Amino acid sequence: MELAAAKLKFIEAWGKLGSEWGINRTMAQVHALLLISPEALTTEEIMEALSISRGNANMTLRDLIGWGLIEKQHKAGERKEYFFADKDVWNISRQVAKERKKRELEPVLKVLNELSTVVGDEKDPEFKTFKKSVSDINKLALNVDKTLETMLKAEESWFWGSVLKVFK
Amino acid sequence: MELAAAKLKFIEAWGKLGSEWGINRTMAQVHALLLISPEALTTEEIMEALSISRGNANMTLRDLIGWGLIEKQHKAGERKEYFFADKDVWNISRQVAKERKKRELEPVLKVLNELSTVVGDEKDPEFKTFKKSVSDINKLALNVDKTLETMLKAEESWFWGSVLKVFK
DNA sequence: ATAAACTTTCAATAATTATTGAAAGTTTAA
DNA sequence: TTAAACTTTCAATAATTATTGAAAGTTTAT
Repeated sequence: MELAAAKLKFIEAWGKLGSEWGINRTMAQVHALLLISPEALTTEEIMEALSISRGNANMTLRDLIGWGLIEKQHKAGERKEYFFADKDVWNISRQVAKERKKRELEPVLKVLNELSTVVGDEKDPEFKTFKKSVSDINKLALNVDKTLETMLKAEESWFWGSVLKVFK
Repeated sequence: MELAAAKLKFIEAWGKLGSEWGINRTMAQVHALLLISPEALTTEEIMEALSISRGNANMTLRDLIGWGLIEKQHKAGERKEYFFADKDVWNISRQVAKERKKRELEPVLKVLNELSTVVGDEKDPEFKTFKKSVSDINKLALNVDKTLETMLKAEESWFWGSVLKVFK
């Protein structure tokens, strides 16, 4: 396969995966583009490479910065802003985990906590089933939360290969 | 909090979480409803509880069966079909992991594999960066795949509490 | 056979989400 | 200052995704 075709395929696949996981397709594509680019790119170059508008490019780049996945760079003597992606897959994983934990897991934990204060008749099957399900999900969510916490604290990756030990 | 209010809140929260992770909001809500229901419910009851149409209920229930999260039940002497959700959180987790692995991870692994056959100039930074990123992501994806594989094989859950050991 | 009870389908429609593009805003150099 | 270079905003529009509801299909009992 040729490099040019491979790049397109990678960008497309990354965009599709993103959209399946609730991440804007264009955002995933811009990230993919920067991931395989050795140099930082300008907004113009990104617009051109992905055939997207200036407004879309600007908002998407801002979101990616908000996710901690890319950063702005400035070149001496130039007004233009350049964008560069961290290429370290471990950093990327941690960053995504960190953001989703904050944006999604924590709000859910809060709700589950409130729901565990529900009052009712201990003999009522409706009540018992509700409490049991909420409590079980709460336990799972707390475990996931603690695991992510540990993952975020890890400065380097023991990730490669060691994850397998979990279920031994 | 009252049980009725708590149920609504749980269904709403579950639906929101689902939609943030690329799962149809209604599907997540129907699953939530069945998760907290001690008895199997009919299509009519589900339509009524969530104010959704017959068509929507039917398709959503079919999808949930496709994800292996609920099953049909028949009661003696009745024509109606009843739907019941597995309440075991470990089973649910495994089932979701299994489906997403099959539907999303495996296709991505296939693409990454194809992309690793790219040919080009080893001195070209564009080529080098592409290969490095694809290769790193491939390694991560393979690890995730193997981890899920192990998780799926585990008959019971060592999950509770033990996940934390990964990053020790 | 037929009709009631129930389920499925799918074209039309609604709701949501993403994108555009031009105007407004900002920064820098002269 | 001012004007060119560049970035940001956001109302309008497009694209995508979800939902409806009525007709068609199926099964069962008689």
